[in-house]
Amino acid sequence: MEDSAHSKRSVTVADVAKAAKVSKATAARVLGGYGVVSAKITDQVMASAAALEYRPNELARSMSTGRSGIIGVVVGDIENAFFSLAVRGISDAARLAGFNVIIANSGEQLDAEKSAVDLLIGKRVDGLIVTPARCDNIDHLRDIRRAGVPLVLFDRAIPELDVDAVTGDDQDAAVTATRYLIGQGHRRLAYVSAMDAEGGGLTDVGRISNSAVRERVEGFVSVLTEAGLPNPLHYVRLGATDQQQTDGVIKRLVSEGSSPTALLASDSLVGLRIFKSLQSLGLSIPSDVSMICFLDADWTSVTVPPITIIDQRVYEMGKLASERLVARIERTPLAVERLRVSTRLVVRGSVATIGR
Amino acid sequence: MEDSAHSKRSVTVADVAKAAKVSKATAARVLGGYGVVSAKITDQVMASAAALEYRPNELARSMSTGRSGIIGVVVGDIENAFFSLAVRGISDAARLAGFNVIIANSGEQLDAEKSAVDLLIGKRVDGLIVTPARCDNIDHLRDIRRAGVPLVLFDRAIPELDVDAVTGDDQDAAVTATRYLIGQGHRRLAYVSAMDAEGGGLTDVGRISNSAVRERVEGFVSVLTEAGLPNPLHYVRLGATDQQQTDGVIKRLVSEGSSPTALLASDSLVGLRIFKSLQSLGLSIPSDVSMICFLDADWTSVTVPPITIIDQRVYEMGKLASERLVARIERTPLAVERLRVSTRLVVRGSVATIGR
DNA sequence: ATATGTTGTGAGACCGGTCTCTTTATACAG
DNA sequence: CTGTATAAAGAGACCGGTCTCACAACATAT
Repeated sequence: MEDSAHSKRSVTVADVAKAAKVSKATAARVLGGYGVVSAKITDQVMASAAALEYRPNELARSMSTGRSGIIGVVVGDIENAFFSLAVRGISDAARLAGFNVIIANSGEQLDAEKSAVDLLIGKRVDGLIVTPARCDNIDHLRDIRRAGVPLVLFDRAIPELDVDAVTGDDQDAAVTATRYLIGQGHRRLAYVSAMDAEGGGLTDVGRISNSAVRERVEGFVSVLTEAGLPNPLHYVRLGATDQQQTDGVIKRLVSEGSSPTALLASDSLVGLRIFKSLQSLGLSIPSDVSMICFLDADWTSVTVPPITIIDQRVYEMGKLASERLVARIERTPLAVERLRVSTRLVVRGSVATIGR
Repeated sequence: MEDSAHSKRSVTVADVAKAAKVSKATAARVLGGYGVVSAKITDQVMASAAALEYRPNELARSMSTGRSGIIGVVVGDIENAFFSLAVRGISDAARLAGFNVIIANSGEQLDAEKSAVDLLIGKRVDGLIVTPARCDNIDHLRDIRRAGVPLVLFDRAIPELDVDAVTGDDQDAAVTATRYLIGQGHRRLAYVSAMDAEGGGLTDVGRISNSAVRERVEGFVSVLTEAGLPNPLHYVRLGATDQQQTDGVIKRLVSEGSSPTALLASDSLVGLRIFKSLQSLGLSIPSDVSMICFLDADWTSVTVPPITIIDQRVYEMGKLASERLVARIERTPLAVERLRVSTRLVVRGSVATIGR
């Protein structure tokens, strides 16, 4: 079974050149597809290259050209359907433009995000798409720009940072969903998110460090306020980070005196956990509690009842981010733009009509 | 807003060396963390590096060391929960060993897989994890070994190829599930997969080009045969590639004279489609049709009834593949091994007991 | 016939690191 | 006080491409 494997030195242009009896420069022209070479010599070189099984070393190529053809993507969690769909959109658009994609996971941890960014810049990616875990610690993002690497923020914008961003229309989505719930007669609504809770209750919306969540909460709160409903902030609950935490959050909510009749889940993972919590508490949807969930995750369409969701069109968001980044890589003097992908409410069966 | 951005040339060891008034070699020793340098000089260099915001160029580093610190992963479809979970396992283990991961999507297309492999080898990855779309066209996989790049196959093994592989224990899983169904009194069972159907009916199990699917079908068929049930191959249905195709497959199955009382779904995507098909046909689970689904996807636990599944422990599979690859990268003379991750049946509520 | 232009090829610098080899400085033994 | 071992720093080749520049051969213009 002695394959001719071993870790033999790989074939270089110089090897091909020698075999084809031409100079390294000429072989490089043929193999790199640049400059001018006669047809005869081209054939000669190609033949030798094929015979030797030449494979260009992209590393070396990148080093001299200064372009790697790679886009770096830093996401919160690939396992989350939101991100895997986004990554798909990003990759598809990137490939179409001739770029490849390196994905790094931050786990929504700031330090992991920082080191991922460092690493990707070290690899000399041509550009970066980052989902910033927090909006209040952005030195490393400033560094990216300082290093001259094009950057597009994804899902979350940072006003202080003058940089392209592609986000959902989060505030509008929350407003639409909340108005819908109120329109269905609900008066006590709660918003539940997986954001880390900084010591229990939320006192100041402005302190939410994730802009997407903040905007949604702002939208939620504004509608409640506009409808004259009391104490909206009280009904914003963070910290639904895993099933156990979520169980706690939901149990606390429903055991309160004026327990909410409808829940708004900040993402599909939280939504799933809430669904399970309600199930284990023996509460049925929508007769006991109504719910709306962000993201059209696959599970939302097969539950009983199917879940009313906010379709974020994540694939489009990813595609857009990629296209924007490529544009900035290829013709750099470009005005900073903040793109918002509009969302829509998909009414299914998880919201009850109350009162009438 | 004039950031000091521009696309300025990046800071190199030579720049740092000049600033610290030492030789390039010395600065490189400090910055690269190798060789011996006095404490005083080290401080000097570090200070200059910090002042100039030096970032090592990993490309250059890889070129001289011959190691990139990157593992390439070619998967069928990142959007598929199976792969996103696997990628998570792979990344986690890789990071632990000091490697990073580039992910490429093949979309289960052979030519996309080939070009992804080419690209990754070109980038001089230290090793590759590939989920081969087909087991009958493997020249490009041979090329990988020829190029001296360590390779681990994932999810699907290729007997002809003498190379490490990490797979689930597919045959055993199928046997277990099928026996369970028979034990529950089912006599007419069908296996449904998303594999491309090559012209309708399946005539020869050996011709299935995906080893994981083939093994499952083999397990399925062997149990039916052993139980003395007639014409097992008739009940293997391929081509459930999207919702519409699946609707067709299911409709055909249930409208047959001896329609199956239980379905085995080859993966969670197919399972979801089958679930929806049955729903739209007005058939209820498990009273009209029972089903078992491969992979513990999130949707399977929130349906009514919850779906009985085969837990493939995909995260472990990914982790194992990564660890195996790293081992092979770091100490190359290693016997070829084929690792199987055992599965287990998780009984929920989607299988009815018949007869008695 | 010489000047000018065009086309194809070769020589070698360069990208930014690593790493070997050589040189210089310092310590300790004889 | 000289000799040798040892530690620290410098010089420069090298990885495998790209790309500028020089040059040769031949065609066309004057």
